[in-house]
Amino acid sequence: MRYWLLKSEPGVFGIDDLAAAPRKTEHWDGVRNYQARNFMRDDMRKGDRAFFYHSNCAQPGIAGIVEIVRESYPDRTAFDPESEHYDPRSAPDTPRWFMVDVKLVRRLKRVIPLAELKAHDALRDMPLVRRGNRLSVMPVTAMQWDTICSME
DNA sequence: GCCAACGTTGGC
DNA sequence: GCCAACGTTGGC
Repeated sequence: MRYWLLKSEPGVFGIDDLAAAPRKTEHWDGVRNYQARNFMRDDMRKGDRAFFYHSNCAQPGIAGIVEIVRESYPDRTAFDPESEHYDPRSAPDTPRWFMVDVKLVRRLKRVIPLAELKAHDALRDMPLVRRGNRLSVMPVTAMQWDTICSME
């Protein structure tokens, strides 16, 4: 099993939204970055776990843990001209963008703030805490995972 | 709201 | 294939 971190803006889709979804499960759509897509499409497996990270908000940080419950399949929002994630270069027979389904495992007891993650020596190699990083789907090592869980 | 950092686009 | 211009991300 691998570990991941998924970023989302809580104003768009936050952990409260996932908690309120049927079976606490939702598709993770809208990824439009190739590196992030490749991680999701090629390396994510059912049963993997991921941190749910809140970005671009008042309290950026890790809010919860989710499980990958469906492996990658075409992101249908790319086919929909009405969607803000529409991409005319992606077609159903030659999909360019993919999504997975995630299920909420649990919220953390508190949102672990980005500032604390940045301050922790064991986490300095995480893309998340590196300057200018914009990757929205990234792998997390077992050691980083355990470190973060211990900060809860 | 600002702006640095980054990825993508498109002319050449 | 280069690289300047542009749009987006996301912390602060």
